[in-house]
Amino acid sequence: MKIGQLAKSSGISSSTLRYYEQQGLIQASSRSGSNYRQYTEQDLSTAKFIKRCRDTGFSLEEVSELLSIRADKANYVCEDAKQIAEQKILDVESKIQQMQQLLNTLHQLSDACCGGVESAEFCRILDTLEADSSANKENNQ
Amino acid sequence: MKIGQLAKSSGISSSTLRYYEQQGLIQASSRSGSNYRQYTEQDLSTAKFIKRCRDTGFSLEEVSELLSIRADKANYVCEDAKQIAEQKILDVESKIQQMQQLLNTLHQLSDACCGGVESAEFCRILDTLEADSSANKENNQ
DNA sequence: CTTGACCTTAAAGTTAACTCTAAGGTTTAT
DNA sequence: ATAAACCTTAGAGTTAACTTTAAGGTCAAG
Repeated sequence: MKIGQLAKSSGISSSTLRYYEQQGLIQASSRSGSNYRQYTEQDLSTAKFIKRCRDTGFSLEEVSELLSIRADKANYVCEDAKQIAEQKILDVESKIQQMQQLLNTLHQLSDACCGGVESAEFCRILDTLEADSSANKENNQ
Repeated sequence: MKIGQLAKSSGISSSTLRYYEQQGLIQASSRSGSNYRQYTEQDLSTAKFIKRCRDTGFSLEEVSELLSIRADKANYVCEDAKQIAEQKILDVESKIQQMQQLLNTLHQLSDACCGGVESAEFCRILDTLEADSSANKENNQ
């Protein structure tokens, strides 16, 4: 099949597929006489695998690693694959924690304000964002 | 004070302060004879306000809005400020939900795999990422 | 035989929020 | 008087993962 068909079947756009090729994630099995990329059903499986990985939150770099393992299972062990997943879990957990922290701060901010049509002259949100007060939780990285 | 001093006092680097100026967030009150930016204590307050906003998760665009309100409180109401905070809360909550969803998927993935030094031949992670199976939660946007 | 839908490449644009570089001017301390 | 530590600008580079553009080649239908 040609790239447009692969795009439709895999849910990855043609230009993204070309980009992935450039990034070394997937190659066309061959080229037609007119230099069109030609893909096989196997390529479609690979494309779908990539799509799944992306939907699962893996970066292109991680997808690359997973593809390497997938392409040569005999020379890898479960540990290799699981390690990638676990690292990702740690990443996501850490991001969630950060965002939870942020959410707390935001709630404090919002809750402090009446939200009415009173002049913002004494708005607690603005006051809280002024640096003189305390309660700075250091959301830096 | 000069930009380096403001940078130290506010926790925003000099180049970032210049960038913020370019983005319309903060201006030097004046320029010295040698064209150096000169900042006042008021400017420092503004810089700290911006820092607080950023640490609280607001985008530069949102910070701009907050600065507008802050600069002209009489012509804004609490509602205006609170709206920004509440919108941000919704954004963050939505992102957290997405990440939680992702985390679930990742846990399923990880839990399915023994993680041992067995060949990856039958690794459940790879199997799960193959597109033929079900359980696709559509983590697309 | 031409229109429209496809395909090709290389390169630039997008987003956000910076950071860095180059090439130079100023200030301060010794 | 000279070196270090500051300051200036404009513009380019960074990151990730694409998307868009330009300029062109191919193919099937009517």
